[in-house]
Amino acid sequence: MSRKSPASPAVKSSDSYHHGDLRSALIAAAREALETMPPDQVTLKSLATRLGVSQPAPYRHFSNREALLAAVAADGFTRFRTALIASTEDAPPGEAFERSGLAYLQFGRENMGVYRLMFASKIPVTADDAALEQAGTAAFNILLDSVEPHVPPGHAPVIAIWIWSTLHGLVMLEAEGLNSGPLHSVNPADVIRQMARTFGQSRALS
Amino acid sequence: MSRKSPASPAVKSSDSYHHGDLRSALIAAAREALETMPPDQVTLKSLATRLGVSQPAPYRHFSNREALLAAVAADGFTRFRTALIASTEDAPPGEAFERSGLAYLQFGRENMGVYRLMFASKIPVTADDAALEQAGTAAFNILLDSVEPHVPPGHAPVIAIWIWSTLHGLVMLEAEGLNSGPLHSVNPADVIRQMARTFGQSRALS
DNA sequence: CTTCTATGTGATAGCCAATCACATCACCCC
DNA sequence: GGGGTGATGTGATTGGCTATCACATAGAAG
Repeated sequence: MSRKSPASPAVKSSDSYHHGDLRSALIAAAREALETMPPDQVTLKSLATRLGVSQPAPYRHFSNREALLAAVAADGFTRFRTALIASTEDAPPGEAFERSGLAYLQFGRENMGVYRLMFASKIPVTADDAALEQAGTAAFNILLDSVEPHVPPGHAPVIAIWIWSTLHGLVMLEAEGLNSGPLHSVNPADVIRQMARTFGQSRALS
Repeated sequence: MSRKSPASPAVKSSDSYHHGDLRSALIAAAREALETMPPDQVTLKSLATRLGVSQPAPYRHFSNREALLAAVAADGFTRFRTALIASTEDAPPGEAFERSGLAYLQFGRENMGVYRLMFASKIPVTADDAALEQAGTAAFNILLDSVEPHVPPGHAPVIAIWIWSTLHGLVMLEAEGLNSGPLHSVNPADVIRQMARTFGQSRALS
């Protein structure tokens, strides 16, 4: 058991002295780890050990711990955007809004560790991952475009931020376990459906 | 300068070998530090040094770092609840909702470090700070009571969660600097006012 | 075959959390 | 008001993690 057997659970692609693709493996392992343990326990050392390499190895691919997490977040934004786009792909126009909202919620539920990293951890956006912020903006624009036709002219930005805040708040509150408190009887998806219904009635938006 | 002079900026209440009230001083110092630096830089060591005591001293009052942060969060919930109550104290009934919403936003802005700690850090609620969760629930109930009269029977929980999510989302998104992105042209307070207007028209809530 | 470069390793320094035995003081009781 | 007793603070130490060395290895290029 002390040897890395072929049955090892780690994401190791080969047994050679040089790990096949350590960079991708680190991102994948970090993403996985973030879903199952508190973020401060996702250490470079533990990831390295888990992948069967030595502690300094990750530093060949990321200048520090934060850089790895930024890469995980950037990857998350890409997958997030993809999920949102896919959710409205073959939807009837009237349902696109609700579907993208539910897709948002689902992504948050299934990727909480990464989601928190993306939005709630204040990663300093360094030069080369301006792509990160760009991806976030792009994801937002999908929602914005889907509401613009339904609201009075000029109201779109405020309503869009309202929606964005609602979705973000729902995901975060659910993730932080407040559903064990006052939320416990409410299904977040019902909130999204209520919101879709409300914004479906244009006169609701004075 | 190597001696702790009377002009020391720290929150030290006396020069005696025993610090007057280290427990409170630690909470206050931590709260202050959380507003000006990333949470992982708020170390017990740095707080101890700042207060002019040695590293192990804090452990006389908190079993570990997490316990101190939990105390800061609990204190935050108390102040939060107070702020929300005060905001509606002498408000015309029709404006209570909007005022408490704006008070929520203001508290978030002025106490971001602590706010994040309260809601976005998954502090394990240990036995003796069930008070923490209770305080959170109490704060929520204030908002819930303020909407119940305005919505159709049975809709209150979903609407309340919607509102709570909106406020939480607004505070978090603003804090994470997304206002440099798509939010930049929108004042979060306008979102709250829009929300108040929308919920003021009961028929908006099918 | 030799060299060049990317990638991984062992050793090490520094920071922080946490625990130990020990020191110091505040309070209380006689 | 002197001596005990418990709460609070200290110095020394251990262990884990980040990060940086110089060095080793192997795959590719000449």
